[in-house]
Amino acid sequence: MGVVTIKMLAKELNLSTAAVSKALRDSHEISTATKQRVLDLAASLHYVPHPYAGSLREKRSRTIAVVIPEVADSFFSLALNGIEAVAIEKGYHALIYLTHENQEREIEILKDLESGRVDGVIMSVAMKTNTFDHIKLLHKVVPLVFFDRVCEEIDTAKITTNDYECGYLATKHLIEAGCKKIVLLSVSESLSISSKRMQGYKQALVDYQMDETLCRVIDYNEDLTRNYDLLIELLKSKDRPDGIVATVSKMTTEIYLACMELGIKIPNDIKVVCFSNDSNAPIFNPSLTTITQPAFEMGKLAATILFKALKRNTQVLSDESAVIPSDLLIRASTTGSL
Amino acid sequence: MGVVTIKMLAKELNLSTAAVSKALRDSHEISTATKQRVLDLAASLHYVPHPYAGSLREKRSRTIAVVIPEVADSFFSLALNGIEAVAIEKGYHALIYLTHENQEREIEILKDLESGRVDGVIMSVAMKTNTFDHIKLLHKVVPLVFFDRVCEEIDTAKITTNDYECGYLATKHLIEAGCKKIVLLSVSESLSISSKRMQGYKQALVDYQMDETLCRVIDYNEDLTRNYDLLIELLKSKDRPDGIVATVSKMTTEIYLACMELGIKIPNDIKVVCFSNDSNAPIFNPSLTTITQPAFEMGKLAATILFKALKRNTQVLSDESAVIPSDLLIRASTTGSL
DNA sequence: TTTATTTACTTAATCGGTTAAGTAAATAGT
DNA sequence: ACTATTTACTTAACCGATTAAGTAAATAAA
Repeated sequence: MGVVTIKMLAKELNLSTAAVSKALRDSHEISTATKQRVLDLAASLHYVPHPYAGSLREKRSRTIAVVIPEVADSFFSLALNGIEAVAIEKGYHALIYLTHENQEREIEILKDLESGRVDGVIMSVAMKTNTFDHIKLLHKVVPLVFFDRVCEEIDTAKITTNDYECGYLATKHLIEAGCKKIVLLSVSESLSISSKRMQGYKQALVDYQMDETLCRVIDYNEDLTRNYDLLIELLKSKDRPDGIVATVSKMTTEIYLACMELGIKIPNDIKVVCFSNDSNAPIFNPSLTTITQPAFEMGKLAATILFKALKRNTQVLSDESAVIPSDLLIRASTTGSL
Repeated sequence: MGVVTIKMLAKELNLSTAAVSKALRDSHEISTATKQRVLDLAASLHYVPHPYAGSLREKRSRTIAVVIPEVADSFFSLALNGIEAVAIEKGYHALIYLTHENQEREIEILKDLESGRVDGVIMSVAMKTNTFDHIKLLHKVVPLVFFDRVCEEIDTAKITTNDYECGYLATKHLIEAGCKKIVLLSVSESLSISSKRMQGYKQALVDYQMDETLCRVIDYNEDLTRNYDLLIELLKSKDRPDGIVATVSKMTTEIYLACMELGIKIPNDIKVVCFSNDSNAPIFNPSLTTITQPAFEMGKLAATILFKALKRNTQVLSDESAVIPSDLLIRASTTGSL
């Protein structure tokens, strides 16, 4: 144990630390012979400059923070890959923070990030977050880019997908497949993507003159077993829905399992479309129709915009926001007539 | 933009930085009145101590690195959750590094980690890694714990699962289900888990007196389309296997899709068992029999052992290694007789 | 030869925090 | 009343690296 420092190199070579530092950075102030001696020793002792020393002096850490609800979720893990790909290319490091959809945790994390630990932050807001002071405070101090789950009130770049259209499209797709009683499974009203998807859903119901007394929105929450019970109850009720739009992919397993348990056939008895990035959707029983978000691209773009601002040493501009459309991938869970 | 420093607080309050620092740490050398003034100002300016300043002086960063092949993989994302849960509890931060199964990338990452950036490293070796000098060099400088994909040659704690037994068990399960021609889809011979799983497979073939000319090991690689072609070829061949043991979960989709394409029925024509942590295995078509690893627990234990060593300020000891068994979860993809 | 410039370094300050050591003033002890 | 101790600070060194400013010696120019 024990890391090699510039001081050790200097001592070993009878030089000042300044000379060693300059030699390593190939300064013209150092003779070729000395440079070689320094380089040789640095290589043989496997010297790596201490990043925090440099960060302190240069007032930048070459590190960004990625604050996301969860990694065990295809959307976020793909987005993370996109972010990471750009970070690597720019020589940056990525600190990952998981909020687990919890506001208190998110507050703690963002408070910590006010310290100067990172040069910039890319985040996707937790489902349970309904106040935004902690984000505003961070935004005063560090460049910030939102992706997917944004905070509308904060003036910065936001990378989103066309949530309203997708809510509309998913619903329209079910209507065209013959569904009359369409339920939207939603989460957190405070979340912008949730409300946009819901607005799209509602507009589709209106545009296609659906009987809205038969359609409703059901709020999903964090308690998984309660959600399952909720689903079972929903599927047992006499005006059982014949179509489900699930706004988060996490719900998929439970919907399928609940239907299996009750002997309800997808797509014959009920049709299901989920917002999901699960690459296994094609091999589900039945294969699942999804609204699939451009996760990797969204992460990549969010990171690109952040790094552009870091390079210019400016604020992240809200007019750099972008909307990358999602795809409706039609599979067996919504095909065949009812 | 601009972070609040202790110097600003000191200036504002007409105190030395030392006094402010001590007040913030509730030192007895500072009067109650002064402490209150400092605390009030710190709160109102939202002061957060700069972590790198402290790290430099205390020679510890309260940060660990997690080096894994991929996040978009249930096993690793769950393990990461386990690691993160412990890190949070201990007040540590986690830097995530993705090797993307690439040795060069892994070498670069580990070299960087020799800098003192982190206090400890938890890693799972990349598939393509076949030399270990870079890991040995890191291990000289920083406490290291392996999980799942370990490097046998390095004397440190290793958290694994019972790979040999699982390879054996999966194969035995197929044999008992009536399979005669069992193929093992494997990756990277240099990886310890791979070879252990394969050894278990081979031993099961011997113990149950299978005709080994009908069974074989096929090497999967990084090129996904080539793998798909390989599978199609395998499934079209005249002595087509009637059982597949897939040692990595990534293969699942392709196996299912290839079978669909060729009209081969699982489990009637071929039975499939995969090493997988995908929570959607129960809703696959057909539901997938899996060997499921205790991912979260493995991550949690790896982190616990690392933090124990950090606390004691000692080496991580290899006798703290542990093996947490996986489960065979039997589902439809291996049931029914052939 | 004398001065100017270049070469090849060293010294010292800095980043933001912590802490050992120093100090003046107030309080306590005898 | 006089020393001893406590209180409540300040000064200065340090962590590891970078860099502006300083410096001695060698070389070039006048």
